[in-house]
Amino acid sequence: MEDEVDRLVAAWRRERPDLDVEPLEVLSRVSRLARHLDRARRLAFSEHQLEPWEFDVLTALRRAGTPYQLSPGQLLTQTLVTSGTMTNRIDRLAKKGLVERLPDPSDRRGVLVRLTDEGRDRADQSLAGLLAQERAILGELSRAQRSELAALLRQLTAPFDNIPG
Amino acid sequence: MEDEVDRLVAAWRRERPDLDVEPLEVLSRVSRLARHLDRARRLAFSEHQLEPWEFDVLTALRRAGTPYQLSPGQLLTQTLVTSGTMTNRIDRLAKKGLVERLPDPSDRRGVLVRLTDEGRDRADQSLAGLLAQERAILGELSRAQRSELAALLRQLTAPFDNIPG
DNA sequence: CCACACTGTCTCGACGTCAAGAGAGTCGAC
DNA sequence: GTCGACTCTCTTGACGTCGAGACAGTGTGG
Repeated sequence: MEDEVDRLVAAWRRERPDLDVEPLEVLSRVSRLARHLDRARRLAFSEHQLEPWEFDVLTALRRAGTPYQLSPGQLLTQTLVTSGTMTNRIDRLAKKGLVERLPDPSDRRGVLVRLTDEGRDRADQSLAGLLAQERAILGELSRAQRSELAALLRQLTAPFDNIPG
Repeated sequence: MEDEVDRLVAAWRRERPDLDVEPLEVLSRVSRLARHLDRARRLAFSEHQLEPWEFDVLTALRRAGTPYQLSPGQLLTQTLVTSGTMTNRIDRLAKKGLVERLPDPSDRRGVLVRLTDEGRDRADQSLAGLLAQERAILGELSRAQRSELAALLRQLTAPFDNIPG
C-alpha cells in the first residue's frame, strides 16, 4: 500500500531528478509516523485525564523502581526536553499532587523528584492503555517483522543515545 | 549496541513483569528518533536561516511543481498541523516574502499559496543540506537495510495516511 | 430556487517549549 | 584552604502550536 511519503518521494524525483532523495524514504517516514503517534497517544491518554508529557514524566519515575525518584537531570535525558521545560513540568505535576520535590541529601544543588502514591497509580493505569493502543497499530506486522524493525531502528538511535548530543 | 529504549524496556520488565511491553521496542524508538531528528534538522537549517516549519511548508510547495502553488488545506495534510497553525505559518512566510496568497479563481472561499522566486531558491538550497545530513545519519545502514526499513515503516504509516484520521 | 449541511480558511486565547543565562554548590589542582 | 572550572536547577521572555469556534461560500435534495 502506498503512503504519503511514496507520493512525496515521487514528486521530488519529478521536480529534482538531479538529487538522490532516497534518505527520505526512511527518515521522513520516521518523522511523520511519530507525529501520527503523538496524536493517537493524546487521544488514548485523554481517557485517563493525562497529557502525553505527564505520562512521559510519571512513567520515567515509575520505571526507576522504589522509591520512585529521579533527579531532574535524569528526567531530561529520558524525555529529551530542555531543563526549563522540565522545571515547568515538575511544577505542574507537583501542583496536581502526582509528584513531590525533595532536597537531594548528597548534593545540595540537587533535587529529587518522587512519585506520590496517586502518581504511581496513574502511571500504571495509563501504561496498560498505551500498550493496548500500540499493539493495535503494530497489528500490521508479524512478530518477526516487529523484531526486525526494532533492530534496524536501534542502529539509528544508538549513536544519539550514546554519544550525547 | 544498546540504546535508551533497551534500558527502558529492561526497566519495565523488572518493574512490571506482568505486562508485555514488546510494542515499545518499535514505537518508543520511533518517537525518540523523531525527536533526535528534529534537533538535528534545527541545527542543519540554522545555516540557511530557516526554521524546520518553514522548510516543511516551502518544500511542500516546491514539490508541487510549477506554478508552485497549493491551497492551505492541501498543505495541512502534508505537514500534519492544524488549520490555525497553517494560517499563522503562511502569514509569517508571506511577511518574509517567501510565499504569497492569491485568491482561488474557482472557489471564492479558497486561497492559493504560491512560492516566490526567493522562496523557491531557499527550498532548493536547504533540501540539499538536509539530504546530506540524513545520509550521514543513515550511514549506519547498508543499502539493503535502508530499503528493508523503509518497507516496514510504510506498513505502519499507510493506514494513517490513507484512512484519514 | 431555497434550505441546509458541509467545506475551507481564519480568529482567538491558553498553553507548552525553547534558548540563554543566572545563581548556588561541588571538586580537583595547587 | 581556596581559586576556578564545572555541574545542576531554575528563571525569563519570545515563540509556535493547538482546539474551538466564527464566518463566508458551496452545492445538493426536495
